[in-house]
Amino acid sequence: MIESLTIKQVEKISKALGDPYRLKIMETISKRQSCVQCGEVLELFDLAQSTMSHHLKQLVEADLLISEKEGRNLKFVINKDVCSAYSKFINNFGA
Amino acid sequence: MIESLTIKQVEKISKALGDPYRLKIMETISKRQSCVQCGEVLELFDLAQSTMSHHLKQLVEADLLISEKEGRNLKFVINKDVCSAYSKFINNFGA
DNA sequence: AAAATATATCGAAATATTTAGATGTATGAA
DNA sequence: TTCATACATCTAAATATTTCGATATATTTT
Repeated sequence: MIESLTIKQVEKISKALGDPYRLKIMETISKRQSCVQCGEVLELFDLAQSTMSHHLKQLVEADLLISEKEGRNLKFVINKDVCSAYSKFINNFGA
Repeated sequence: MIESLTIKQVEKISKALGDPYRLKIMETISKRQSCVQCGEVLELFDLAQSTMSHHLKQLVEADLLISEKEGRNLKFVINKDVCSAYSKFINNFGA
């Protein structure tokens, strides 16, 4: 449940969130409540498949998204624990 | 008190937080409770003055820090409202 | 007014990120 | 097993960021 992030992780998460496409990907997946498939996300943006793959990888490597293979598809879910831990870390700056 | 951030602002804030020096600057200022002078921050890092100035500017432009001139010095305070608003925005991804 | 101090801006090099196209890999369908 | 689909990786170009040194500006001190 509770996650404690290192400053390196916070840096990586911040970097992952510092791009308009990746923020919109997070919003999209967030709004769908459940999982979203990679291809489905791709359709919403005017980006090459390889570019989208790269963005998703960064979000996964920052632990903001959890990915799961389902046959030849990939599904994503928001990592709530990490969002919450990051959120707390940042909020602490103003505490 | 309550701030509502646009996605552009969230992007800018994330970018500002996506650098090890800037994160450490935030931590340093946060821990001092009160204001911190520019020169004081500079001493803590092995960076040129112009580089530090650039980093601080990015944090101020992202509204994470509030700066105040005092004679020939500059003081910084954490913008709590923005930290809180950003924190909430991100936490919402996992809501 | 001149010198010293604190910070900002400019210019340029080094480095990192973003992006797309081409190709590779794994899975499922025919 | 061959073909199609979904995604990943590689390469390279375009763009952005980081950094420093030099210089500029503003303020305080002498």
